[in-house]
Amino acid sequence: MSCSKILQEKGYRLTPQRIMVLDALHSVDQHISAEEIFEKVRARYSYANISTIYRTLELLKELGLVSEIDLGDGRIRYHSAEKGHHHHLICSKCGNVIDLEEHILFPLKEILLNDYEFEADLKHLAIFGLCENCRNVK
Amino acid sequence: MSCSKILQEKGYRLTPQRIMVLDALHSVDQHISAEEIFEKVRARYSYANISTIYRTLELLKELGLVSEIDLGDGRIRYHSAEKGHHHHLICSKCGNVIDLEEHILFPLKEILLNDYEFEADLKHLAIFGLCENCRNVK
DNA sequence: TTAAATGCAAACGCTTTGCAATTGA
DNA sequence: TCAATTGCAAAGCGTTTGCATTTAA
Repeated sequence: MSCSKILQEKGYRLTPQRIMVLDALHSVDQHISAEEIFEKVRARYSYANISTIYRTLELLKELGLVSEIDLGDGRIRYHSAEKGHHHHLICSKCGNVIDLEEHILFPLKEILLNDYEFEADLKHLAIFGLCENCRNVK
Repeated sequence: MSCSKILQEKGYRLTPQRIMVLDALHSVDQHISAEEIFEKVRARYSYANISTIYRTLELLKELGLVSEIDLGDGRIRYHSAEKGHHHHLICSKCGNVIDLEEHILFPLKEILLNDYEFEADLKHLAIFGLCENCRNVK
């Protein structure tokens, strides 16, 4: 079911601003920051306001329609839940981001559940380190 | 070798402020925020200034003497490198932090190195999710 | 019609920076 | 002595909030 439908079913209003935030989220494959969403929305509707963007993202987060990730640059990034989970290897030196398939972390998830009774929310994990290039340059 | 010695050897001045920041870092077992370090330092020297704390932490980070972790509450926390590595399971609901032994992530580190040529810096990883209590309450 | 949502402006919390004064080596 | 370091104040940045106005249902 579409995000718009879910919002309406839960009794939230489907405002143009919310639609445009959802469009922005769906228009990219990677994660996108609030500021970037704001730019995309503002290109279509110049009166757009960043606090509405944040409030919409907060709502979508509560409903589980988007997930957050911190790529270490001091701003939160967002990703439509519909697009599935994946993880990121972030090079501390060059900033390059390598996507990691979800299943890589399944064994870890198992261990945490069995040994620690901890249900890890491994939707979009960020792992920092050195990428192939930067390891060799070093 | 002690942090103080390392600072001096590298040609950095061993100021009272830097000594007090190191003391603060060594006085706790867990991670500590810049603000908390500031409070500890200020208790000893009331003219202490938070920008000096940040500048000292920046320096210690560059020298690899402290590592950072983001526990998801919007502030960076610091930990003396001397105290070794460990990881954290953070409950998204109650905020409880469970320490995780370092070796749990060795297999993952291996895979990332072999399959992705990525040298993961798994010093202090933060994994979010639900702790035992909160899973059951839900 | 009316509670929910928005726009605006201001505040917030953590962190960084410019600059003059101080100080460790 | 003198470059490195500090203190101070102010700014920077991403994010949140209070409140009057607008609007989807």
